[in-house]
Order: sequence, then structure tokens, then C-alpha cells
Amino acid sequence: MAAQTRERILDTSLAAFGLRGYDSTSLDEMATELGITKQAILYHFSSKEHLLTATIELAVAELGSALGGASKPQSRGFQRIEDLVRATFSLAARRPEVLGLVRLVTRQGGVASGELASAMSVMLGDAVRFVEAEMIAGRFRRLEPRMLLLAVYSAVIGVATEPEVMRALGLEPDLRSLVKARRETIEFLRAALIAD
Amino acid sequence: MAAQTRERILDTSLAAFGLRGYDSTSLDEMATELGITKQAILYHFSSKEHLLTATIELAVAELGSALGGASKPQSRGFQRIEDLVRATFSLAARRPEVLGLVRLVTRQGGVASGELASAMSVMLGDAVRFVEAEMIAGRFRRLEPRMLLLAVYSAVIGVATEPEVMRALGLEPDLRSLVKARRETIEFLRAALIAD
DNA sequence: CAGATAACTTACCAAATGGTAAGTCTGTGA
DNA sequence: TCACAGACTTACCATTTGGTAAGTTATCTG
Repeated sequence: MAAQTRERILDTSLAAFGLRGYDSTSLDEMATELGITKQAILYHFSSKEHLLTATIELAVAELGSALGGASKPQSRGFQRIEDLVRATFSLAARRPEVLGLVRLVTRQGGVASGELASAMSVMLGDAVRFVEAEMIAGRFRRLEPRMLLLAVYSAVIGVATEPEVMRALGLEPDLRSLVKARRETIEFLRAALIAD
Repeated sequence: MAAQTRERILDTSLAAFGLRGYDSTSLDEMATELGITKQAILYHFSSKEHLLTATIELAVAELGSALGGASKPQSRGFQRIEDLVRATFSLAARRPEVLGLVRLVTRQGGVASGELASAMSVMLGDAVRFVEAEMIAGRFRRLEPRMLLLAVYSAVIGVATEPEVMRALGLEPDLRSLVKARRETIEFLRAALIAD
């Protein structure tokens, strides 16, 4: 029962931190939700901040496995971007809390963010090299690679995790709309990226 | 001294809520920062939630005046988009907390978000009509207008308010980089939007 | 069977939180 | 000058917060 509880706590904290935020989530709340006491949480994770660190680790792992599969080095040109965007939207639909936590950490920074930051650094470094190679090969439009990636990243994460804005646009953030949003995002990126 | 204090409180709360978040900001903290007592805040705003409502009102006003000037109906085609993006980046540099609050509210939703939501609905409604007109005129690529706007919105807000991601990309989020980010974002959008 | 260890719970606690009640001071109009 | 209202402060308060200390129970080991 031990390891299971640990995992259940991490599951709950990922959802809570990712969807509601760190300060907005209390340990008591989570404990009640899990049907255990707060002290059981503090038995497995010695403080709330340690729990956050472990939660970020979990999110990094999930992010890696979700996007790692999609970024097969063999696929080239825009196909690879499309694969990544599809994987990101799939993750947003299946586990919105993971991207929520990514956003939380990338915004607030903070102590525990080191791991996610470095994991993202690696992923983004690979991405920069990929984009540069595609530009040199003449398949992608020539833009500043890092800024381009920042725009792509922002567009995808934004579309995938901004339900209130979708509502303001008169779109319900259901699965069908997400599929549509994914298709349109890919078309948008295709237009922006592919060299004439 | 009365009206001044009220405004000073709103200034501080806009910065605090917009940059740190609602739950992460305590009234005592803000009061100390202002050199007054918490009860002085509660004298002007009967509860923390009322303060948030008033703060959102202020942010809506600032957002409106910052972007309203840029969206002159006379400018057409991509120029109008460029004006808007410039205005957004200018706001991000001058008063990052305003966009921070917009993001906070659009993400969390909540009770007090009604005003911002409706203000954004109006702005986005105008934008949808503008984009549709440009598409019909053949100046913009044909994409789903609302999804397109969501992607544009996400890209701009993301680039303008995502300092940690910039750091992960090896870019310092200083003024020079922001200028560069603005230029690249505009180029990115130009490529994505303008019909061949 | 003894006892150690892992996995908890019960019982607290100090600090911080949003909020109430009751004063205090200062200017202002009658 | 005197009442009075506006703009606060001082004094509290109940609740919630993250966290500690001390059990309790079950399982495994020698």
C-alpha cells in the first residue's frame, strides 16, 4: 500500500498544482480528497515544497514520454513539427494538468523549477538545432530560430491550455473544438514556417 | 489623501495580483508595502474579492487604452495587426502586470472575471469581423478566423509574458530581447497571415 | 516470539489569513 | 465651537495553513 499511496499523492498534487496553482492548493484539501490525513502526505514528502519538486519531476517525465515519442529524429521538415503539435494537443486533452504545471513553473520560476527548466533547455536546444538545419536546407523560412520557437511554443501551449479565451471567442473547449483547434494550429504553423 | 490612497492600493494590487497571483498575495503584505494597515485596504474595498474586482476593472481600462489607440479602424490589412502587436509588446514592457492579470483571469475564470471576459469578448468579436473581412478581401490567408485569432493571441501574449521560457532558450528577457522578440513575432505573423 | 521498521493517525502548535468592532484624528460646514 | 463625516488605526478573532511530536498498527526478520 506504501508505494501506491505515494503515487496517488503525486497524481493528486499534479492535478491540483497544475490546474489550480501551488498556493491555491492546501495539503489538507488534497489529503481529504485522497481519504488520508495531511500527515500521511508529509510522511512521504517532508514539506510542501518537496512535494512540488517531486510533482515537477513527474510532470517532466510525463512530458518527456508524451513528446519524446513524437520527436522521432527520422521524420523531417514540417512533418516533425506536426507530430509534435499533435502530441502536445493529445497531452492537453488527456492530461491538461501536465501542461498546466509546465506553465505554472515556467511563469513563476522559483527554486524547484530547476529540473523542468533544464529539461526544457535540452528539448529546446534540440529544437533550435532542428529548426536551423531545416532553414539551411531551405525547407523552413529564414527567421531567428529561438524567437521562432518561442512563438510556436506560445501558440501551441496557449491554444491547448487557454479554455477561457476559447469561451470568449464563442467556442466551447470540448474535445471536438480541441481537434479543430489542433488542425487550425497546424495550418497556421505550416503557413508561417514553410518556405515559399 | 483619500482618493490617492485608493489609487495607490489599486496600483499595488494590480502589480501583486498580476505578477504573483491572487492567492499568493496577502492583504497584510500589500498594506506593509504601502505603509498602511490592512484595515485601510478593507476600508476602501470591503473584501479581498472586491479588491480583485476593482483591480480587474483597472486592468481592463488600461488594456483598453493601450490597445484601443492601436486598433484604428482606418489602418488595414496586416498593418493593423502589426500596430496591435506593437502596442501589446509596449504594454508588456511598460506594465507587465496588466497582461499578467489578463492571463490570471483568463485562466482561472472565477466570479470576478465577468467584466474582463465581456470586455475581451467585445475586442475579440471586433477582431473576428476584421479578420473575416481581410480574408474576403483576399489579403489574409483563409483560415478559421476564431482559431486563427486564438493562435495569434496565444503567440503574442506568450512571447510577451513568458520570461522563463526565454531564459530556457538562452535569451535574457531584457528590453533589447523584447524588441527583437517583437520584430520576430511580427515577421512570424506576417508569414502566417498574408495570402500568397 | 521479540523487536524493529514502514506506514500511517491522533493530537497539537505557531504563524498567517481575511475580516469585524471600536476607537482616533482631522478637516469642514452650520 | 460643535457636531459630524471621512479616513484611517488599534485591538481582536475564527479559521486555515504548513509543520512537529508522539503514538498505533501491521508486516517482516532474526
